[in-house]
Amino acid sequence: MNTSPFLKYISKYVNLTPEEETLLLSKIVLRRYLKNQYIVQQNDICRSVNYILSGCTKTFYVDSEGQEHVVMFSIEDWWTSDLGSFITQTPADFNVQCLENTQLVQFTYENLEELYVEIPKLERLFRKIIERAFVASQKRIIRNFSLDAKERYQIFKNAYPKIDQRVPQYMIASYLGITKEFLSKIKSQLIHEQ
Amino acid sequence: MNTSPFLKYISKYVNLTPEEETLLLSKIVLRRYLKNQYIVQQNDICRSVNYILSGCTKTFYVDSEGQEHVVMFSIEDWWTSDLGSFITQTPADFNVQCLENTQLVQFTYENLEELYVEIPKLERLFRKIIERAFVASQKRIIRNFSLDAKERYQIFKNAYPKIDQRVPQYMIASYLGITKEFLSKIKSQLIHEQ
DNA sequence: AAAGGAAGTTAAACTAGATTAACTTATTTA
DNA sequence: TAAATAAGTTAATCTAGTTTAACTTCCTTT
Repeated sequence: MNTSPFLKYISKYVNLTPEEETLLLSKIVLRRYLKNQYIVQQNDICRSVNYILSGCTKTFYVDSEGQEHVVMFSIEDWWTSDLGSFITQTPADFNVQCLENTQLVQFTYENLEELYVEIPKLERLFRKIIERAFVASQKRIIRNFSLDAKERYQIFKNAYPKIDQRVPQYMIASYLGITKEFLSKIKSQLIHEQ
Repeated sequence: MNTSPFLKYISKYVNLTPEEETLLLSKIVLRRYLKNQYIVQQNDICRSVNYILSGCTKTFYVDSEGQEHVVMFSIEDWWTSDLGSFITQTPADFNVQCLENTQLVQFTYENLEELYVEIPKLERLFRKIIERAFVASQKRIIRNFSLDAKERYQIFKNAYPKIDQRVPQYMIASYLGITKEFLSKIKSQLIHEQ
């Protein structure tokens, strides 16, 4: 597996010396998962944060009625985990499942804690990554309240055209907080509108 | 204004030396705002992140129809800002307004950037704070999709009884993503249920 | 203490989106 | 390549929550 996209990604946030890069690479695990395999399971303790080299995952929650709710999709050049479970090392609220065969760079809890001490710059890296994720999450909350389902779908489609094409429609409906039937209706409206 | 609750808060995440503490205090601004004053205004660039010593704020978004949507409330011992605007120094999506007279510890963008270099431990502090905020935000998205309005209100009331008591009901309705009329109905149902 | 506005309540009419169910179209797998 | 199963569509019926509007209660401010 080729780690260069990962190192390139890191270099957008912090500049590592060659020694730091070597140390970093010595503490990651490269791992392949098959389509449908779980990276994290609800109620297990999440042991890793994962950078995606290739593939696609969904993070979802199964509620008390057994209904699935998609929290997010992740593709190449982004991260996936149950961060709440990872940082507190307590049972996960979410499942993370591969929607395609997926190659990951994994940081285990212990290795990442060590890396933060050995390469303090990584604190900055992850601070910045999570800042952006938090901002995106806040904006999503607002969109969910201030826009109707059709507008939300159009924004999703424009923001993540790759995901819209790769992921089954019923999962996108779940991500948008609507039923698959209603997303189907929206799509046919959008076609007939023009 | 008394900064000791602030230093106590910091010490829950990182241990600062007396010199570091002095440096930190030299780079913050203590500031008072009156009820109804704005700390951040939509479309302005957000210049500070703010720790609340006393008081209460709401963060809200005004949509294209002029409707207000409350993103969050903040009280003592928590933070307020438009983080998206702050980290990118671009126009704010949100307003932050005081609901009571409020005392703040302010970090300006320039001072915080300097502090990150001078006291790298602060990278860790803010990484951890934002990790928790991100996790809470993700959980809120899921609650908004998987629970009905009554359940969401009950969770809010239990999680933030202080805010429920201090903040006008129509703002809480907006935070929950419902109308003030419907929250009023929910409250009367809850009273008559027992 | 009165007046005027802000906040909260109630109820009837309405609507975005859910539910149910029957159907069609893809995609697996045997 | 057929059968089975998963994914997507359509339409009728239903409901959680909105809208509108009239009313009440609570704060301010004078």
